[in-house]
Amino acid sequence: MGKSAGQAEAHRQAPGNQPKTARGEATRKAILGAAERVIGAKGYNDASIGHITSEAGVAQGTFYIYFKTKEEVFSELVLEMGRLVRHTIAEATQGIENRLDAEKAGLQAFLEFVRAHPDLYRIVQEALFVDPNAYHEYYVTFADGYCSGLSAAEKAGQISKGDVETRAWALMGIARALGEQLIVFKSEKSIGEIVDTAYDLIANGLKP
Amino acid sequence: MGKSAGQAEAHRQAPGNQPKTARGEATRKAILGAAERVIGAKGYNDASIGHITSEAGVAQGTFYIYFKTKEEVFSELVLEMGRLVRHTIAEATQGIENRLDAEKAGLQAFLEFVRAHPDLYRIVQEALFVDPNAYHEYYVTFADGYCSGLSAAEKAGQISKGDVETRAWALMGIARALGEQLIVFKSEKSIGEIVDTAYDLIANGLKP
DNA sequence: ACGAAACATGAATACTGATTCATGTTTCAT
DNA sequence: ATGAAACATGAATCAGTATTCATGTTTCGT
Repeated sequence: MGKSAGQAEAHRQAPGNQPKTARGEATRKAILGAAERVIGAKGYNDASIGHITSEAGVAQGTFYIYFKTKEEVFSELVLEMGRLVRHTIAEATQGIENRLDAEKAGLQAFLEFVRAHPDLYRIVQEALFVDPNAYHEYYVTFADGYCSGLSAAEKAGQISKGDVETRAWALMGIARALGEQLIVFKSEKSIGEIVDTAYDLIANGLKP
Repeated sequence: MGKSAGQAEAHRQAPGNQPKTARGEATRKAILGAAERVIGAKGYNDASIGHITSEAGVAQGTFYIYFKTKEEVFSELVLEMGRLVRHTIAEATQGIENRLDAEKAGLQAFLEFVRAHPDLYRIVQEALFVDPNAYHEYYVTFADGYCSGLSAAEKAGQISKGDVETRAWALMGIARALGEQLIVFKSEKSIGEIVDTAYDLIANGLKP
């Protein structure tokens, strides 16, 4: 059966419509990119379909050729952010044996990513209210990976013992808060300084 | 001049209207409480004035006697959350000399608070999109207090040296993420367990 | 007891913006 | 070349809902 029959392949969503030609592909991408910029800047509710399509340079109706609803583009953006972040961090920590070193490199890569994609960051946050499922999946997927990594490191004796799940959430919280300080609160600090301080905290704690 | 002239007292907002009788006071409180529940449950945009007033048991127009706009109730809820959280934590850490002990007690108090007020927690998160100023003020006020505390502890030699601002954001991030795990992701863990694990991380870090 | 201020009502207003649709235009396999 | 499928258009539809307002009712100081 190979690729299976008909238009089927989807276990997850029912996409509005996948484009079938190069032109369609390009238009869909244009709309997605416009949605990222407009929703990131104005927020989900103030970003109208009209804004998005005019930013994309297409007519309003064109939107509905590729997306069933406004929520659907949004969900797709959240998924994209998830894939990109995981990919970025995986790449940055590739081949690093020591977990603590990986922790540092991963944090640095994450902060660089959010600085480069502030719109995507806000979109993920807003997903808690617009598409709770997508938000859930984003963080749970992330947390699962984190837990595995910590478990392995704990077994290898690279880090001390402790409940990995709580630790994973705490460490994700650090990364998220520092990213937010950077882009929402427009901190002037360099990423290098931030990472050094945070790494020291993560590795050694506050004890004198 | 004492209380100053006329209806003035406000340096900050221009409140829709302060009630002048006990009846008014009660009605305003009813609306505020209803807004907390309804907005917390449905989110800002899906929570209509009609929902809020019917939950409060008053007519729709009554809302506008006490609040100028829908945004105004929302902002007030964010302020309330800020005051309550700071008060709760201040109380819980009252008289604790050692900063690390205070850190632990504060985290525990915070988690208990968010478990008791999940609606308020969501409202603060949503403020990033509905009332960015309120969101900003909430976190900046918090961070400032945190920085002062850490600086004093550092000077007293209770904790190691390190950039207090980055540390403050990192620690706030831990608390926030663990609170979120608790109420958004409905973790089954007990607050005690969570606090123990997190405290160990904060005090000693991950190093074996 | 009484009148003015405060409080309460809920129907009417006014506007926004997501989604649909009837009608073209472009692409591409044959 | 040609017709069917894919793509594009933008005006019209349609529903929801924040806010206003004209009209009562209650409270409270005197």
